[in-house]
Amino acid sequence: MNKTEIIPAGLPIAAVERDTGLLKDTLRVWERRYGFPQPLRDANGERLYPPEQIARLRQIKRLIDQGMRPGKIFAADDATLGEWLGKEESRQAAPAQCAELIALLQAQRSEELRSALQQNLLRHGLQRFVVELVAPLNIEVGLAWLRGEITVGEEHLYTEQLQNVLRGAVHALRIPGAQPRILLTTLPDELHSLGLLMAEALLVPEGAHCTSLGTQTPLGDIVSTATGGAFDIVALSFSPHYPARQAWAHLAELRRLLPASIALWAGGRHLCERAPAIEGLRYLAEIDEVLIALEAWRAPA
Amino acid sequence: MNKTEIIPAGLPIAAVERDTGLLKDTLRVWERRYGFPQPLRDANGERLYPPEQIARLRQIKRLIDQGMRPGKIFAADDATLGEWLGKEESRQAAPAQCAELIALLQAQRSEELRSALQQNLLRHGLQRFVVELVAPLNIEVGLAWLRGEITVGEEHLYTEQLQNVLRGAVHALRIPGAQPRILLTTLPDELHSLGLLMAEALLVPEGAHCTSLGTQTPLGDIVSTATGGAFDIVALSFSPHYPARQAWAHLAELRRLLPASIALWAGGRHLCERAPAIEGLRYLAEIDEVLIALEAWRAPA
DNA sequence: TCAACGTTTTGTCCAGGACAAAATGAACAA
DNA sequence: TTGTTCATTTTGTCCTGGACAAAACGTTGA
Repeated sequence: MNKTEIIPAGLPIAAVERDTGLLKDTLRVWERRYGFPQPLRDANGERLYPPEQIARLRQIKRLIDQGMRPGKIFAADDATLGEWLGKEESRQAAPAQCAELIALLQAQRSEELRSALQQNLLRHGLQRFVVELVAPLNIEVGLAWLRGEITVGEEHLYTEQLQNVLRGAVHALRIPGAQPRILLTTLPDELHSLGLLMAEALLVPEGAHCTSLGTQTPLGDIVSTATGGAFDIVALSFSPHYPARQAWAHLAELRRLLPASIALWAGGRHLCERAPAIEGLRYLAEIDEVLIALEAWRAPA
Repeated sequence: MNKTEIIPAGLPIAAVERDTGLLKDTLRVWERRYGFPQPLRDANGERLYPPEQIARLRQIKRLIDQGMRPGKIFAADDATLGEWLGKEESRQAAPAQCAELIALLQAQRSEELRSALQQNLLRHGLQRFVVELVAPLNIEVGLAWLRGEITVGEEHLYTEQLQNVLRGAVHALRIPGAQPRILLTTLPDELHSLGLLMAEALLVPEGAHCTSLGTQTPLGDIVSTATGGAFDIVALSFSPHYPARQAWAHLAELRRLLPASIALWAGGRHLCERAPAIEGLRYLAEIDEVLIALEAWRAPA
């Protein structure tokens, strides 16, 4: 007597919130204002979102995270929307490894995923591992989510395993008393710690001393730790989700509060376009630019 | 020109949702029905929850997770409520180490936390580490959250670091071809993976072969993997949050689907009280009972 | 190029109603 | 006692449609 497997016409609103990261309130107000999404209704009048609409919501979410506004997105037709999204995909070909790793992720084989990452790390060394595998893999994982090939939970599993591997490697390479002294963290409302860890993984092998404050450090704490701890550089990481304008404002404030002797770096591709130039603030679009920045910092000294 | 630091009369509803894990809808309907919480209002008529009310909400959440119902909780006075909560606290004295580790957590010193855990692991060995430090520490971390001493984010940081350490240790100890073969996982809607990892950490040193499917495995997949992979035991983990009745129902179903030759274990203290006895299903109240269960499994063979 | 200012867009909050799923308790049978 | 069935209560989540502040935009003027 098997439970009859009901093929659902769609997912309820709570599931869509989990899948897309869009709040229920937002989903409802979009429906009211823009006429999309337009979910089916179950017998009780509750929304049921068909898979196609959820897929499109993921695309819209992605564009909004890139700074585009709903008004424009909803006004655009399918072709235009595809074009906007297409840019990212064609940036560069993903390494062959990526597909295998994502397959492991889809199968929830976390242990094998970890081993595979670890192996690649040992084969190529920490820095090449980060630049040549992890950076493109991050993009591929994001795209896989966009296509609905992996869930949010699996994405989370990925960052977790990757952090394990990176932390272990960074820890083993750490040298006490190295120079320069770099303070890594993120601002409040920014939870993404992966960027920090990747930067650390590139910097520590170059003989830099890195201290990570973790995520969500208030401005005041950054300033007091940086000055009190005799740091040479403060490096902040911003995920694509972080509103660029807010980032710029906070960075200007932070630059004002820090003594001029301490350098300030800001990582995050989306910050670099149309960014206001600030004296004594260096933007890093790609992860490997931290190495260039480090070299530049060392040159005059 | 410092930004004037406004001392807030309370937190907005979205912040309370993050802090307590109670949905905005739930907070509002409780206010309507039970008259609690009764937040202040800002100039715009929006709710502002004072810290005392948030503290009480945390307590209420804790009791609900333990299976108590809102009706009873809201009817009780302060003394009764404190009594209900007190039971847990007095269960046993926490190891001295705990306080230091929680202090590291509060300071967001994730790297030091990891090192401290790693050291303790090396000093006492994996099994004692899990039973004597991790298990009580988990409880202490939960209580610290209850007291508002650590945030949800910090709690998350804790599990992350702990998982790093445990995974590394388990990985190093793994022996191919060991017996018995144990399949570890959780049911859908259950995200807590820490219990699985702790069980694995106790079982692997005993020469068991453990495979973890991660969290949220559908019943059918558990059955097919267990039978197809020639497993001897299926072990499921349930966090306190998981509704006990649902767990029992699913376990009965799973027991029905699995061949009798495969043992079934269910870990989670709250499942054990008033649990329906099911032939061929073993409940594990405390983490260290997996060792007893393993011994018992081996005895007749 | 930049600053200032009015307008539009947009996410989140609110009230109060509704209902299904879960839990309880009562009645009854083994 | 133990277990089963069924009506009743409890409880979380969803609904509609309105409102508003903060953010983004675009225009003007230096």
